[in-house]
Amino acid sequence: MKETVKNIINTIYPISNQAFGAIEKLLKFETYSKGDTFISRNKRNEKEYFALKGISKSYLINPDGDEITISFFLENSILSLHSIRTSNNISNLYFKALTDIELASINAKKFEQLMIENIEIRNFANTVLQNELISKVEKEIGLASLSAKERLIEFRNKYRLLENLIPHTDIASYLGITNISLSRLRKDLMN
Amino acid sequence: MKETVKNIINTIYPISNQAFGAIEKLLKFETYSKGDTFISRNKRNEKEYFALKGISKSYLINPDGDEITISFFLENSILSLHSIRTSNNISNLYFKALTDIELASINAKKFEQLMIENIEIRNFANTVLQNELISKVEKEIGLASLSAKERLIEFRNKYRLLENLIPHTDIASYLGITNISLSRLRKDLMN
DNA sequence: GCTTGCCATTAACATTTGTTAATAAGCGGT
DNA sequence: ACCGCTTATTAACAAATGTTAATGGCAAGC
Repeated sequence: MKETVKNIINTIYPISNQAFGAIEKLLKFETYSKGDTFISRNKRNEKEYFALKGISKSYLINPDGDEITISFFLENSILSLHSIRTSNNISNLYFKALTDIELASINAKKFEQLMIENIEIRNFANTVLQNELISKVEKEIGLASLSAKERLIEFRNKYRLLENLIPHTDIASYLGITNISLSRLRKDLMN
Repeated sequence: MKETVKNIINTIYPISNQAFGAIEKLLKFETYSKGDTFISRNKRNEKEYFALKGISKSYLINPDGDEITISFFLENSILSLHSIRTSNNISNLYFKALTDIELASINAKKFEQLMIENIEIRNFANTVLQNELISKVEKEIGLASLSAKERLIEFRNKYRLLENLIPHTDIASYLGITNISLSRLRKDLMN
């Protein structure tokens, strides 16, 4: 499991074994079942997470009570950074397991300290931050300037297998359309 | 002008005079004319900015050649953080002056060093980061779950005076609609 | 004062997307 | 294997938004 974390990090920004050692010592492991909301909006959260197994999403609930998907998180990736998803250690988003999942976690405060002390870890974290922000801007552009059909095509390129693994309702709200529209577009794109 | 920068900072996250002194020493001042693109995508940029006067926008250009507005920046605020808008000191976005503008700037590398050395400045910067990210998520939610009319109403609440100061084309692309649709919604909301 | 160019509005029509409701299909638990 | 629940599809219609094109207003420069 620790090896998996190391691979995740090195895929994003390779760091030395010494630098990884400092992280490794702080790792904890957690599992959740499909459907579990493991981070709640307005609740305390003080962790950084590595996604080892399974699929999860971040989401919000709109005034109608519907879940609006913000992002998906696949295996072998970093869950949205603590600094991006919390304010004063209070979560701004919900996170839910869409399948059974395994996470590695690390105390965010301690991780921040590692960033300050160690330039490799700082560079790694900044790379993660960059990637996440670029992804957000890309999604923003998509929502602002593409048709729903084009957004679905982009989604398929970015998350090749997801469409067959998770409820379409989650995908539809991510794309900013209803699940009925998604169904129509799927049919349309079959030809 | 330096006093204005101090006020901007203190409105976001109050810092001591000593902490501000470290920033103050590094400030430079710049002015641009209405229509100037002062940061270009794929070009080098190594600065943090304070917006002292005037209005600007960040944008991208889509495959059709249209400018898509990402964000607006008002007087007495922080321009999008360097860490959010660049990768390896290369800008991911264009920035354009929508009126004549005055900016204060500071070298991003030096500012990052101040963040590492000084917890007040780090807290200030993290607050700015938080605010910007929350704003991005809010916009994302809006695009994904509100109608164009509702988005216009939200826009008017967030940027009260902007609608009468800048071209509607810029607002329309920010809202993810055509300027014709914007015109229709404006008429509709008059009743 | 006139012209030029840019931008906002309006109209007419086409297309996309939403809404409601009925049906079908898949899936988990017993 | 069956039942019951959730989710996906389809249809019919309504509403929202896009497209193209024509019109009008307004400000900058001559």
